[in-house]
Amino acid sequence: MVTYNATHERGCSACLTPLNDVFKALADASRRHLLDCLYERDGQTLGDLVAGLAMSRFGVMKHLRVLEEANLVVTRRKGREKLHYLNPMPIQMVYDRWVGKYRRGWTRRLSHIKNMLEES
Amino acid sequence: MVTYNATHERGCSACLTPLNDVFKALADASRRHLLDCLYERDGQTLGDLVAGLAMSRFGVMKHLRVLEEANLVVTRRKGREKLHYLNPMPIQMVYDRWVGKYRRGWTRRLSHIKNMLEES
DNA sequence: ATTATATGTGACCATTTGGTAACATGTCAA
DNA sequence: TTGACATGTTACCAAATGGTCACATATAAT
Repeated sequence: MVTYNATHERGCSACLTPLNDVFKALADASRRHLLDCLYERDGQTLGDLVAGLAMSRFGVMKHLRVLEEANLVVTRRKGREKLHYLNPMPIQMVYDRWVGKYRRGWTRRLSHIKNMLEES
Repeated sequence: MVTYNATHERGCSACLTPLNDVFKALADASRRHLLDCLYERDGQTLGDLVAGLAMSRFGVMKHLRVLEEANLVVTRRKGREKLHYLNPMPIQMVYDRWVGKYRRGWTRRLSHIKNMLEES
């Protein structure tokens, strides 16, 4: 059942990825770790990434595919190797369309909660 | 299999929620919509929230439980009602420990990708 | 040409997720 | 105290997720 149409959370005009896909991609710790690896050193191959992750090669491949589909990773073939690069734009989108909004009301909402708790 | 120990992404000292739980909670569009509802009007009851969401009452309850466990929502009993309040702290944590890091390198990384693409 | 190495695919499995329906409990109000 | 209403629980189901293994294909190097 479609409980809520996420399309009003539009995709970023530049990266064209639905916000929902980005959130889902970021929901897994292994995938976040892969992004961290690329943050440390961009342009790693599949093999490079497998070496640091205690997971089967194919497991890593599937995670990388999810990241690619969310546009968080872009790739470039170089001979028989495939180089992976971090694309920070979807993360910027997550901030613009979501995190930032909640950060703005931050202190006001915190005191709101504080008052509410004291009241009870 | 534990492919990657997410504990080094420590929970926020103030809200005590593991970052991973927060990401997972945010990964579902219905849950983000619930947070949006509370952002619009804080302190809604379960019934209030069900009314605006085209999902069964119990479906909403389960989503709220996930949000509570991630500390994104805090509650307060008032007689037979349960009031739900948005807690922005875990979102702040997501920013501090994750999104902010990637935002900082933003422009540099973008040009990196641009160069990389032109090169091929 | 052959071999080694890197990425890609198909089939499969266990667990989690997102949802429903039916029933149980708790509390306010007449 | 009884009825109405709000939240909570138990049991169940389908589909998606996260992972494995074995095999296939493509490229580089000797």
